[in-house]
Amino acid sequence: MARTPARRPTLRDVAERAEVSFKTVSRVVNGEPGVSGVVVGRVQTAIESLGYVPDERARRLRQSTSPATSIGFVLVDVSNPFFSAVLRGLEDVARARQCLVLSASSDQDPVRQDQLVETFLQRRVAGMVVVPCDDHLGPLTSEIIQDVPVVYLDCEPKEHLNDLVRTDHYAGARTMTDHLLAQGHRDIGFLGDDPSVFSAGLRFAGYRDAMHDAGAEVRDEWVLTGRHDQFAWHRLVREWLSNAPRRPTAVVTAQNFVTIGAVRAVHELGLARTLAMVAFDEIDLADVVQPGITVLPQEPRELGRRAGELLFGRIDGSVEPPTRELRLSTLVERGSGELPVSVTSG
Amino acid sequence: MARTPARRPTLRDVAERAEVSFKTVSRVVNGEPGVSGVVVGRVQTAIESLGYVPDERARRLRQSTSPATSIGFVLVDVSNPFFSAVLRGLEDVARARQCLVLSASSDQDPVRQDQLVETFLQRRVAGMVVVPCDDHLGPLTSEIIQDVPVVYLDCEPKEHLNDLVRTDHYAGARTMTDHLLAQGHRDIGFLGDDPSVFSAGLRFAGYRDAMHDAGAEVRDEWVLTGRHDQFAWHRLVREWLSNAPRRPTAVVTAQNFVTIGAVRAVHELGLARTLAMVAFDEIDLADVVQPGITVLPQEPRELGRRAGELLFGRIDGSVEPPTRELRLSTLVERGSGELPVSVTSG
DNA sequence: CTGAAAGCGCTTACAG
DNA sequence: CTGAAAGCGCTTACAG
Repeated sequence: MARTPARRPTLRDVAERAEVSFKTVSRVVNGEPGVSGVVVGRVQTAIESLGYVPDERARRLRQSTSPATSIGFVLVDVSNPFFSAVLRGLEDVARARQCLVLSASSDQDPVRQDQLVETFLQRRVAGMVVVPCDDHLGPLTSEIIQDVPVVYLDCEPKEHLNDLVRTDHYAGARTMTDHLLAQGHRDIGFLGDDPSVFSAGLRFAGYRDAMHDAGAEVRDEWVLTGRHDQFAWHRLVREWLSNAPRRPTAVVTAQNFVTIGAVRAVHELGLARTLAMVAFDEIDLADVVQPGITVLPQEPRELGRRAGELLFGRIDGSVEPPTRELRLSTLVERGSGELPVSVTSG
Repeated sequence: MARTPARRPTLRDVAERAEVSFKTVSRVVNGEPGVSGVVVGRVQTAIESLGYVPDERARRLRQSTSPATSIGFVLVDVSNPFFSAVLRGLEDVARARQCLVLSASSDQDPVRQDQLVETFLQRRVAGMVVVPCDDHLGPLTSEIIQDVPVVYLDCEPKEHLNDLVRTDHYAGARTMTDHLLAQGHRDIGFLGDDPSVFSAGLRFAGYRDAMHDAGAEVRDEWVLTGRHDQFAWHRLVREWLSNAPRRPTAVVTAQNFVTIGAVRAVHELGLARTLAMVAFDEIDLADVVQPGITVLPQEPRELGRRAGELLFGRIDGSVEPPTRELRLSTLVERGSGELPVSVTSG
């Protein structure tokens, strides 16, 4: 069973019904002056009875100097609360300018990322915010991006210059590791996303450098990385903690899904008061779990807002040198990061 | 400081560079046959050197019978993990059809919802998924929606018929309440979103009816509702539990933010093993908190997928009678919902 | 106050 | 295999 999709009414249909020229209808639709009250009324009646809705695409086609009507956002995965909060922040800024946000998930696939960038260009977005997977930038560095402004978020490609907003991943991870070192821990593990991902790489570097500077050893078997969801992390951490010939006394978890999986495993194994933990990203109920999880929160919504402000600055024509905005919140101590070195652990 | 936004290259620019007619360029861009290999190569070189990207809007303007290129999603708030997971499910389905999802948050404001519906119509989306705030439907019932298919998600307007996918809020809340009643609880409170919101209203009704059927009293002072974030819920529940002349022995929390705030308050006041709790929606770390939080999870990503499947079915021309798909997961018992009636509580 | 013409960047339908 | 014409639904620029 199928139905023929009816053609939507156009300016001409309305004009015919109202017995005026279609240019007059255009005037009424756009609230332009120079139409008598009687005619306005007649046109409006016709619009309503026909259910006329102007075609945005046709409208923008002829207009060259019109305000931005949509921006794009290439993120990693909307179902990750970090990114959905960023999206909300971006939406906040866009909404104030009557602008729509087109967003889609790359799943950290460079091919998909390229497709999305090109799709957004085809839609003629006024600009875009991109979370670049890695140093692969595809169309973002090529001729095709032209004068469409781009703001990088969360990740920062090596070679390419654009406005950038992100958390200071490196400093954050150092702070987290230093915090554990200050409690006397030397045997500190690291659990995080694949280091080939820019943000994850920096977080690992922060951990590693903090360890080196303190003269503490980074042992390969205490570094767990990869791209996993919270359930895979749970299994991974459980097996790791169960089978390790020697366990660290503390761990740094470098991302929200990692933390959720790790916390679950640690609690299952009854190690919650034995294995110290400091986590990147805020997590729901992190303060209710016993002990509370010490976290270095990010401010995702604020990141999204700032990215939006920078982007619209460019759209409005700013030619300032690229801004590089690194943000860092302060550590929230809740207990898990302040556990002393446990004798039973080593 | 400002810069003149450069005009993007068009088919004609490419044609000039490649020394062919613009129609030939169009053929190459669309991979149509009937162009000699030499010419194809020349055109492709010109496309790349100019950074030509076809204008999607212009393309669709003339095409009447082209596949869906975008669908709309009016949700309540992307930063709510429930909705962002739904969005991801919808994106999964849309992506397989090379289709973009335009989404925006209504914040449960009917005026904003109407604006979004109209904005999507202006963009000529092939269809949309809508979480209708309340019985206000605005353009959704009027002439202007025309033949643009709509699928309702999460909420279900009284009067208006469309495909619908949602959790069975009523049955879910009954199940939750019955579970507490089965443990011997009679004094059961309800904490939830404003009942004027469709889903919240149904959840309250499920609670109320379960109570009535069991001959248990619904006391006004044990019903807390309103539109709050998790922090406001935390304060509200803390004050309520602190000042209540008589506390219930159990509560039903009817939404994720409510639960997070309530759990925090309950733990702060040392009531976690005294006040039984069953919660709507899955929450991170709900299994790690002590006692674990008994929840009735939803399957947001699956809801999004199903909504997408129904929507594309309509877009493809289905004229079947509207589908009404209610889903219900089973209760996950973790401890908080299995606490016995506490003598210290009443 | 109102309208006829040209054009936005493309596709469709037709011609050579 | 290639191209000139007409048209998609609008806006701009000009005329009365």
